[in-house]
Amino acid sequence: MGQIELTKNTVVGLLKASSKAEDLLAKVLKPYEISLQQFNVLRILRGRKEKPANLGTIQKRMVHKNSNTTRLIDKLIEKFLVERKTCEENRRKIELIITPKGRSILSELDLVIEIAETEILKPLDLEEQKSLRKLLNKINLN
Amino acid sequence: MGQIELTKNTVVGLLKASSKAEDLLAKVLKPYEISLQQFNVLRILRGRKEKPANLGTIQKRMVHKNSNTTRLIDKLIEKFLVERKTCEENRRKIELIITPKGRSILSELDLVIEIAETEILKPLDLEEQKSLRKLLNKINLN
DNA sequence: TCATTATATTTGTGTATACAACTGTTGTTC
DNA sequence: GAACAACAGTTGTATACACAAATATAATGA
Repeated sequence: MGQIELTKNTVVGLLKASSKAEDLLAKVLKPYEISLQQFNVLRILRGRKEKPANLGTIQKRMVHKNSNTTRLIDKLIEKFLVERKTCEENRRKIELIITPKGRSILSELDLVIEIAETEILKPLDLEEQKSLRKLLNKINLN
Repeated sequence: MGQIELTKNTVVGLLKASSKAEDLLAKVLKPYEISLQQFNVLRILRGRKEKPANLGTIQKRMVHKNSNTTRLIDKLIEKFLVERKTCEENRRKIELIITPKGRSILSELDLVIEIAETEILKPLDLEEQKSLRKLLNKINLN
């Protein structure tokens, strides 16, 4: 197989594996009525401990850069999982913080997500997972 | 780092790499007003030479299983890139075939897609690409 | 200081996706 | 061969996403 075909197959393989993973993750989150994107935002907010995050910070860390973060967070606020207030030092910014209810639900979700993630990578042994992570990181840092 | 964190990081890395790839691919297709999904359907149809494909066949090969294939193909028909007729042997089925115009546009797209795919995998050398493809295939076959 | 530019977020609008319900056709069973 | 189930696509509808334009605030500079 030529270089071009290798590249094509690898990229298609990447898209397929990711699509499969997203489908499974979305499926296990469904009963909680939380989307994968919403889950990721909650995880980002929890990762900041008590320190609030603004929109830009979250967008930078999000998997899908192009989603509409304002409205995504509106949904989390409606469910009382996140709080928003304007930043007093710089009134253009907002401060987002995960609520106790958000933390509580997130800790439930951690379990089902962990199971799903393990399921996705089940065909790979430990060394293969390390190798895959290394290769993906190279792509992502670029 | 523990096993759980490795798994988590690997899956997140997978989603991020794929999202990045999709963003770039969509960007190069944008000027042609063809979405990544539409492009993939065209590629699938071309791969079948003169033999028509039905909807189910296409859905099985599509990257994103959950998209609405009927309406996706409606868009391609509106642009005269694909033709649809009902299958006479089994009138529940349809037969889809790529038009000469579809082939022509697709051969233009091949070039820009190839450049984008190469760009995505640029951080990896040949051996790393092979290794990545192998690991992704394991996940996809599962 | 007042106009200009840059930054941070929100909103408008068209398109795409997800999921379930529906239509039409074929296969099966009694 | 009529009733019922299975299959293949389509359509309705609510939600999500993409992209550009708009709003609001802060920083810069003549």
